[in-house]
Amino acid sequence: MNISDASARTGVPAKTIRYYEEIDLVRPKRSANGYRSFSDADIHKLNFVGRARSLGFPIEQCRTLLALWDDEARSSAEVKAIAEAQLGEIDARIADLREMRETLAHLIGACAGDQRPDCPILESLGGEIASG
Amino acid sequence: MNISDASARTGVPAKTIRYYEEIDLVRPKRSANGYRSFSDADIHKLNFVGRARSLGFPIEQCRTLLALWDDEARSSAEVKAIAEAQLGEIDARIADLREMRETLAHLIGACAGDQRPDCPILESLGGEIASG
DNA sequence: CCTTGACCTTCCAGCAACTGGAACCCCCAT
DNA sequence: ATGGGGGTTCCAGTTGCTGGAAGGTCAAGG
Repeated sequence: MNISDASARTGVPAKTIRYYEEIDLVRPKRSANGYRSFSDADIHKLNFVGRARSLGFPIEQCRTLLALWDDEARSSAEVKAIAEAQLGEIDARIADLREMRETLAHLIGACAGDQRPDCPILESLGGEIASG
Repeated sequence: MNISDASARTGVPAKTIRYYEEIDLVRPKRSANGYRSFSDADIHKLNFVGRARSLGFPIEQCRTLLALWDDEARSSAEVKAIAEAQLGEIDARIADLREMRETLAHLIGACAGDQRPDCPILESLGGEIASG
């Protein structure tokens, strides 16, 4: 299977597949003409990585998860620990964003949004540190 | 005021201030010895950008907001529109993360996390597309 | 006067994870 | 042979910094 078929089957863009090969996430064979040739196992790996990425796992954790997937002697505890760490990352990012969101929503609510220049948003961004 | 004082006063790292100068966000004067010399207005700008960044505004929007801040003839509607766009971005990112979080939490809940290899997390990542 | 150390300067590299584009090869149909 | 739709490589750019090397500047101490 050539790269565009692999891409179609996995939803992973061809450019991204080449990148994954470059960083040794996948190792498709080559045909006589130099084209990449994807086996079912390669497709499976690409699907795996695509899904893991969509859950926000960084590449290095995808690599680790792939290795565990291949490892018949793994313990599910190892996998779970990685997933829990990732969940923690996501929760932290959500918390950050929520704080931003709240501040921003507050400022937006205070801004008239009309033709006048007075703007609590700019005042808050440019203001001195609250000094009574 | 030299760069380390400017950094201390604004909380923006010196490296970051140099970067901001490189991309023309700030334009501190230079002393005779070549050192950057920060005026109160420069400090103010750095504070502004620091706060805008902490609300997640990308650099280009910080630039626009700074220009509006300087523009006495601005309308608060312009500022509000930018802030609302940013709020939309944040909401979209939160929505993405929440979806990830939910899927991941579900998988984690289904995983025994013991010494056995059976793992719903890996099964979900590596599995075929649900086929009955 | 010389040294030490804390500043400051510039420039170059690298991070994450791709993405776009140029320049070129391959293969099949007409 | 020619046209089009594959494929290949390599280089550059994205966002927003961050680290580090090599070297200039300055104030204090001996």
